[in-house]
Amino acid sequence: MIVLFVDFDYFFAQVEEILNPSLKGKPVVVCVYSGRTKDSGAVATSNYEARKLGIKAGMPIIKAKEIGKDAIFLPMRKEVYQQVSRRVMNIISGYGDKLEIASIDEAYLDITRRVKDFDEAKELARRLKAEVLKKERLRVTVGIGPNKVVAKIIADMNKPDGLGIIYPEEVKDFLHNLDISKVPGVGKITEEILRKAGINRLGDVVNKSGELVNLVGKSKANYLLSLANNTYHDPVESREITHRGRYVTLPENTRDLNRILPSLKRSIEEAYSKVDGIPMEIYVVAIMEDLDIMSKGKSFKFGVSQDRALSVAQELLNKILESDKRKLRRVGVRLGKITKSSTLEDFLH
DNA sequence: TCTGGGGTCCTAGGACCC
DNA sequence: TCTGGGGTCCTAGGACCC
Repeated sequence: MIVLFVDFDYFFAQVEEILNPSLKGKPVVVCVYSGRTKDSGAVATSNYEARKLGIKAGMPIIKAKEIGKDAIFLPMRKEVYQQVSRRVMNIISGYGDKLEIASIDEAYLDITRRVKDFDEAKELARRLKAEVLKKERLRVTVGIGPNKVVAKIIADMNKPDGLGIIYPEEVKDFLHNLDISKVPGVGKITEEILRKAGINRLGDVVNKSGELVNLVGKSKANYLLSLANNTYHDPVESREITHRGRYVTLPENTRDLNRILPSLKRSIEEAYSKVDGIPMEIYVVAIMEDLDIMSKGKSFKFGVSQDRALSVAQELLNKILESDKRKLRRVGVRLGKITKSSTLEDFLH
């Protein structure tokens, strides 16, 4: 298998640069404003000039402004980036047989049948990068490997505007010596668990295979072991979005239904406008004042109309408020099991 | 410093059934 | 006093990713 992973460099900020070239060379910060106060919200992404100053994704806007007074702060324009993303994905898809879109700015491509070896794969990647640059003026980083995970890791190590490749004969050493924090799926919590058990490199899991399930659970243990033993062969497969959510920050932290319901209603309307079909699962998601996340949901044997969803969501919200004393900071709704039709009316007839 | 708004997959207990 | 062995579905929450 030969897999190519494509990562769009600092995507949202790069699109803003493309649309307004005078931004190039300056620190650019794309922000999600929550609307609470003038500068409340968080950084979605920043270009490399801003990263040099220390402005990174997830950082509060207030703090980013402190450390980068002269940086350019722009509001996120998701629809614009989504359109660019669709066009770029379309170009990429022409270079392989299967495209797996992992997010708005990442995709895996199976090129096994398009090239005879890894050197040809490298040539193909160069052409892909050149076409994306020429047609969309967008710079991307490409990783090439014998499976999805290796391709992603080597892309991460070659950002920005890079091309990284791991040849089949290099894979075993590469994976064995890889620091566990570099493995996709190993976050802060798993990293700490593994380090405490003396596992610092991916190769270390092989000797600890007995205790691994107890440390990280069956599925993550199998995942890490298959990687380390180089038997990981997850196929590149196109994916459908399974859930659609919409969440909004409340004007202030509260438990007052009169202040929560308008936001909940808006979330439902906007979530429904995003789905092509009718959901059979409704969840209310509440982010509490301390940013802890709670959710209550309900699934149905039939599709739930938007009107019905509003009353279902109110019941679920009440359950949350009954089961917890904290104030809510954000609230939203998540729709799942989206089918084409089949509402309650269809179900009864 | 005071914290957006999306997503995915997995776990675990209880209900329920054979 | 001892009381099987599965299986699936539902629900809530955890960890991770961008």
